[in-house]
Amino acid sequence: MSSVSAPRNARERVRAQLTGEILAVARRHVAVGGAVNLSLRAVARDLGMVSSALYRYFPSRDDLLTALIIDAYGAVADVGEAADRSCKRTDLLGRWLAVCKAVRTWALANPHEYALIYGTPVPGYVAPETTIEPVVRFSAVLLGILVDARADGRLAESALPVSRSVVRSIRPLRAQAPSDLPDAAVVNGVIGWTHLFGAISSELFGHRHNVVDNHEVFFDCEMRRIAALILR
Amino acid sequence: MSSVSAPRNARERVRAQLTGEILAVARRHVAVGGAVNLSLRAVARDLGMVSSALYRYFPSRDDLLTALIIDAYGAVADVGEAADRSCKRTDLLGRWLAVCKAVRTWALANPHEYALIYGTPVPGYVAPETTIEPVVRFSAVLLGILVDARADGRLAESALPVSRSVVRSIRPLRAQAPSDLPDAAVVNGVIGWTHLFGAISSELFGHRHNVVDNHEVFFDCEMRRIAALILR
DNA sequence: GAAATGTCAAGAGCGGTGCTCTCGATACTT
DNA sequence: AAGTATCGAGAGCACCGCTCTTGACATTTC
Repeated sequence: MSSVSAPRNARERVRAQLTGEILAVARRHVAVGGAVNLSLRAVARDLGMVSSALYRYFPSRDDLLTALIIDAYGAVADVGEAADRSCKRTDLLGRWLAVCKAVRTWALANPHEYALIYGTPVPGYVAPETTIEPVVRFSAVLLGILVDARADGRLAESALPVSRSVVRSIRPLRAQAPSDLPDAAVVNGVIGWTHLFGAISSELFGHRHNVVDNHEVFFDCEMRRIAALILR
Repeated sequence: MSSVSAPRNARERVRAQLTGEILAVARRHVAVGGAVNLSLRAVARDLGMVSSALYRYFPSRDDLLTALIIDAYGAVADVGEAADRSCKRTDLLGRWLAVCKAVRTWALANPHEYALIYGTPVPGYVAPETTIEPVVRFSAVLLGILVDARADGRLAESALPVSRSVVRSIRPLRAQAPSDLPDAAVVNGVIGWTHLFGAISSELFGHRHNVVDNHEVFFDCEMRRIAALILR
């Protein structure tokens, strides 16, 4: 992990730089042709080196992809946090909509990187622990809105009570959420989070063809309706 | 298109049968290793023939995949229709939940085929017109619930009005839906449809790891809450 | 300062892929 | 029976991920 911290000598410095260049080229390739078309040999060609040399920096193609996946999760967390911060703390609906819009905008600008994390997972692939950090960073943004809503008494009181079995089913998230957040809010949070990425995937993967023709307008509408389920 | 109708001679009959066998083996391969690992050569090996012979039946790997994609859409439509029919017509919530549950059950049993249609689309790939038929068949199931709800006065009256721009944005679907179905119902229908596949994808693609541990219970809960947005 | 060590890019090569073309055998049509 | 269409098989192309070896170079150690 010393490659992350300051490189001590010339060798480590040039190694860190070349690693960065490989990642940059790989990211460009994924952006153009998607993860399926990411070829180590093509990346090597772009860098004017031979494919076998790449294995000094990434043990396998999957490891290179993993680095890009972590990047993508980080980018989502970044745009989410930025959008959240750009709003007045008390404007809960505004914060929610800003975060949704920011993620969608990022996804439209980087469709293949979005697909990298929210599309079909590679069959044998297991996400490394390293992805957890940016994922919880984004979920913290959504939880933050819920917590502030709770503090301001702005949580929607739901018509449907949350059964004990449902409460049990969200125990993993419950453990990470502030304990004074009502169960119903946590449930609604997962629903909102699900719908956010469901809507973006639906649009990006072409399932709204012949259904919606102004995606932005409809997206805003649906995220508002989901928000009404969560906030008041 | 004559291969679909009754084969006239021995040659066409054996061709139709071999085509079916290729599809069956390919389906098995996709079920095991996903679309990424579908190899024409491996399919040919399983059938005891040489890879080039397969090209007599499918012009390319993509065409073979397309056949599987159409199959998968058809399977979703089938289970959806069956679930819908198994309920009393007036039990609108029951019908909605049954359809949702049926699709999820099918997706869990056939994860790779689900991913084939709701996961990352192949970069250069464009879905052929042939997929439209099973897709509209499934959407007809959901629209049917909405239409019956309308007839029984059971559509939810939403707090949020549907703006003119939103009405315009759903024009493509509007054209296919019964004209007496209110705009808000059509909008809510798309939201429900989005959430259904968003929730299944979320679970199947591993995004509910460390979030939900009893997926079935939570799924039922969230689809009920979405239903409350649509029906009353 | 010289020797030992570590790191590097490059090359050859393995088994795999999708796909094309040619060739002979076979089945169907006329 | 002759002609035609279709078939499976085989060779071969360009690509892929990945491994192993080799020789050059930088760094560290003596």
